[in-house]
Amino acid sequence: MTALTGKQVLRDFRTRSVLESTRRIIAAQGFDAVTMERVAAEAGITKGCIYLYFRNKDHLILAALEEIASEMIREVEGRIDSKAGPWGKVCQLVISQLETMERHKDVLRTILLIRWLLNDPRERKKWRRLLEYRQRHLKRIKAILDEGVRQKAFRRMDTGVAAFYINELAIGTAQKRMMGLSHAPLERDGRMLLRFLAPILCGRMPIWKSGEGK
Amino acid sequence: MTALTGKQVLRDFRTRSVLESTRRIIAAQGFDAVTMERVAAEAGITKGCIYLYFRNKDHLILAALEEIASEMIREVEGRIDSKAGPWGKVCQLVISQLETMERHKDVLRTILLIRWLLNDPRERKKWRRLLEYRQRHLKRIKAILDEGVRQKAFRRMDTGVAAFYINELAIGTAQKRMMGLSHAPLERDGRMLLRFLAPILCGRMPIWKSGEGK
Amino acid sequence: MTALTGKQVLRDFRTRSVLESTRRIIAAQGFDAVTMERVAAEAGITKGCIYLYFRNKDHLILAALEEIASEMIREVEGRIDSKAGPWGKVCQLVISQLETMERHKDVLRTILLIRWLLNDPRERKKWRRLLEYRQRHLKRIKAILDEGVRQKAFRRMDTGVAAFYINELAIGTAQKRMMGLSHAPLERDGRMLLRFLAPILCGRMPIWKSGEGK
Amino acid sequence: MTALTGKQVLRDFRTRSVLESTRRIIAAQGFDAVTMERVAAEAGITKGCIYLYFRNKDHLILAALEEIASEMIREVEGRIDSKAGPWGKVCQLVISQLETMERHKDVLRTILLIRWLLNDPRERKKWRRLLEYRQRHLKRIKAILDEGVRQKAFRRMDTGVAAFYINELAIGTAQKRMMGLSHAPLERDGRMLLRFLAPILCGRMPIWKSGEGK
DNA sequence: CATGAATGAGAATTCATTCAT
DNA sequence: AATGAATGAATTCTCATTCAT
Repeated sequence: MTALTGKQVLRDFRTRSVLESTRRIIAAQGFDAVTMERVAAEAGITKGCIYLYFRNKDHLILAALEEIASEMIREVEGRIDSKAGPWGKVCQLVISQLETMERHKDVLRTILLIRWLLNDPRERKKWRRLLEYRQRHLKRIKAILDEGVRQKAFRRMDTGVAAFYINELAIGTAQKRMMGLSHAPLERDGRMLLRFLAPILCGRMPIWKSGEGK
Repeated sequence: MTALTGKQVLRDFRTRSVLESTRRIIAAQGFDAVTMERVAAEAGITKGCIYLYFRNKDHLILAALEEIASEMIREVEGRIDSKAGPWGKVCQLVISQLETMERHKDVLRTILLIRWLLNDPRERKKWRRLLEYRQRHLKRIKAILDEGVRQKAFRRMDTGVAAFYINELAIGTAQKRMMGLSHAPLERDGRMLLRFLAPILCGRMPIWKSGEGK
Repeated sequence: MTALTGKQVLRDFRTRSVLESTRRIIAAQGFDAVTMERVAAEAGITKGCIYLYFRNKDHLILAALEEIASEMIREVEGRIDSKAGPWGKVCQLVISQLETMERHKDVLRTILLIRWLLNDPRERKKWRRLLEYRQRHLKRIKAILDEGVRQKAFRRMDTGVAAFYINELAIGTAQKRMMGLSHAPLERDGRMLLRFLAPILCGRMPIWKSGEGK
Repeated sequence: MTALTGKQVLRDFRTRSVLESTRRIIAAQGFDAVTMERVAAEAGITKGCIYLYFRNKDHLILAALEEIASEMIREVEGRIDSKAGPWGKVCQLVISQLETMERHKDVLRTILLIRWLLNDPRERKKWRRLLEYRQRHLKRIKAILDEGVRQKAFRRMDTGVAAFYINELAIGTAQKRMMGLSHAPLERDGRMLLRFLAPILCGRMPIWKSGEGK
């Protein structure tokens, strides 16, 4: 392991603290509230200083979004019990994705923003890298589905497409909640979503074991 | 029928042309590109003139969004054959929704933006009216599902929730295409979505009649 | 007497109604609220039409101010009983001036504005004509004072200067009231002013007859 | 005494120079000529920079007005010889007030503007603080009058009201001069005003000592 | 005569970015 | 490395004035 020089430590510290400030602002007041001024203030430094660590605002935002995205993936992955069966894994994944988005507003906001940004063809290149996180997440879902199909726990299907749909439904549900359009407890929304998915994946109602979809 | 005076005609023409300019900008470059200056230029008039037809930017945006939303609903509804069976209606609805969003970028962008706007609690009241279009659309889907359940074409289910999921999946699919993540023809994406939905709604693969989901 | 043609009648009617609207706005909300739009709306016509009767906004304002000023003078003069003694006339004049300014906010506002306008040397020429009303008013006061001096009711003094001071004090008093800095009834403020003036003019406390300074 | 850092010095310098620019514009062309653009140009900086020192235009104006008002009070107070008698103090006060207003056009303009602003009930709260300067000035005059009454140099009177009148007359006189309606030297106008006041305050012509009202 | 649509010249304010210290 | 003063371009909105109809 390489010892970090003082410079690197500082660099790291500043970078982190600026990114955290950015995320805090996004979570609290949305993207429009992110100004260099505010980020700096929140990080306890000055505007000019940010530019020592980020080329410009776009780069800062990109970095923040990447951090948020990767964190979400890490968090969701970490909640999947590798010893569970395929359906159990699907349940854990959906639930933990919902919970993560519920807990960290900036995560959901970011997912939506990323989509938004990618819809503008002129800007697409700039933000393309963010897609990788999405792809990684979709692959993870697909892997679970593939495993289920292999084990005959799930019916045969185009698992890539199904993974996409599952992700969409999870995000849609979280969004509905954020818009204040669902007053049910998160757990209930999660269970309804899983019940909706079950016949598609399993071809029948799965046997619910404790801890699966609560 | 009342003959319109020249004044009313002009008023109408301007209002329309400003709204169209707005929509064109939204479709081409997204919402952040909408400035009064640009809208005016696009409409071939001057900034000040816009204010003769819209109180301020918020009103302009709101009017544009409402127009887009109502247009989508009208267009989708118009494509549903009232004589078709429930599953046929679902197919028509999903397909025509996909097509509409594909054809009018501003429609999809608007749907996303509306969600975006509604995510900011401080602004929610301002844009709340836009939700009504969404609600109306969801009700329409629900009505079809209810009819299907009554006719035993569909299995019993929470039709309100199912309507929500169907809508989410349609939007998600359109969005994937807009992001350039699907290179399949629209028709194919539509069919895959319907095939995904079929087991849930019908409990089995439906018999596909010609013209239903192509 | 010349019969007025229809045109002249219309011209007169429009001019009056526009001026009245202007005054109403001044009285209600002050000068900053005077926009051509508002004046037109208040007069029941359109912006463009105003320009048929007034070259531009300055001319409109000037005309309105003149009307207001002349009206005040007429009103104040009308209240002076030509058979009263000099001190009685001073009392009537001061009181009726206070009352007029109290009743018509636009009058006082106008007096202040006129002063304001005349303080800007570049604009002075434009508004100079308004001074004539002031001068006429001062002359009237001076005439009363001169009469009093001739009749030995008042001590000898520079009546021109005294007239100026009396006018200043009346305006200052009205202004204090408008600023909400005096909660006494108007009559009381008037009497105090007169009591302040008495020793200067009369060299002693005058004998107050009924109806003089109330 | 604390040494100021370079930053504080600059901050102070800019604040001053912006305020001075504002005052210069007020003095030269009146309040309507005060635009952020013009102030900035006058101060040799850019619009945006002003906002580093003043939250917005209202704050800038308020600060300028306060500065002007307090400066006038300071200047007038400083000219009163505490060893002079009551009448002498009145003379000094009136004369130095006239001189100050004569020298600094913006002072007189400000006094008038303050009145103007306070006449609009909707804006009154915003500018109320400015009244305190006026009140302080009136109190000063009243104190002198009270002292004179106590010493039997002045006759008994409502000194609060008298203070108000004296102030009004001083302002009125200064204004007359600013409007170009008096061609006499300032000193002469001052003396006439004092002669007008004398019988009221003293009940007789005071003995003029050298240096009192010249 | 009268309209009222349209203009265009500002006005206030915000903010990403730069740069001398 | 860090500052934070300064910039300047952009943006929303207002209003007196003009002019074709």
